[in-house]
Amino acid sequence: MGKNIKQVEVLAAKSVWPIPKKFVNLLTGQSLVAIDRIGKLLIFSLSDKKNYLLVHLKMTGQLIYAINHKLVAGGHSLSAQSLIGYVGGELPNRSTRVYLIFSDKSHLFFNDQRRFGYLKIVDQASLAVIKAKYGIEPLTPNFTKSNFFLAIKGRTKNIKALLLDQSLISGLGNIYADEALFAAGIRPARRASSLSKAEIERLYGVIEGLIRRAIKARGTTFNNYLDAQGNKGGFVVKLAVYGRSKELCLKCQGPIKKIKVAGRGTHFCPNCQK
DNA sequence: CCTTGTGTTCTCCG
DNA sequence: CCGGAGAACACAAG
Repeated sequence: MGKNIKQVEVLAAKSVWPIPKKFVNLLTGQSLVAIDRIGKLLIFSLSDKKNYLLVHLKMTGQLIYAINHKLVAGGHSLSAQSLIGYVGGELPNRSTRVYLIFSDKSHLFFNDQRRFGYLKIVDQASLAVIKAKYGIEPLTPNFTKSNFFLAIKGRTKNIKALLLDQSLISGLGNIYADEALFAAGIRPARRASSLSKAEIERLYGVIEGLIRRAIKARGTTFNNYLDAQGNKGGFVVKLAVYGRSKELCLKCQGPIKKIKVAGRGTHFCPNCQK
């Protein structure tokens, strides 16, 4: 934080907004003064006190901070997860889409194998519009039981789609939606409007603990992901249903099923989840 | 063919 | 015809 951005290299035009020439002009000479987050969106405040650098990692995005091209920090430990991991080697590499060079010669690389993620520069007004689209978020003061009920009330879509809808509840992705529904004993395809008061309370009750444990375990990862301390993500070993199709349920020993709900791979226990 | 998060587009309903 | 909800599609690449 606070280091002057001497140079900005855009290797993939479509990974940035606005167009690379403007993007580079807006960023060069500035510094990143603070980092914030809403849902799965990272928000860096810029030193001009006017603009913000938004970073969305989507599925495979990573921010890698390097000094002398020696990796000192990698990936992210927020609610999203990385399907690829940084395993060392040359930077920039074939997955590098953008990188910043700071005045002290350190580098910040944005790597993104599948190019879904992006870096975007917006002003305060645009940021406010974007922030307004996010619903209540676990671990924040707004995530109260009554707000949770309000978010579900009157919704006819299935409960899994609702959990994934960032405008209602922000921060949950496909893995944690499945895990939360398992922990609460609710079938993913159930219409939200069919949930009893007790079921909604159970669901509310499990979400914060789930997110807390995930953060504590440094996120969910599948490969050789390294965090800022060089540790691997660990939550993957504690997943109860996600990725465990045909394996045995940890509660009842029955087989975990995999179906498609809301267009996404969905894992659940037909016996434990009603 | 599958995988994901989210923006866009389409369709339905009142 | 309008607005909202929700579903479907698009995107990228391994």
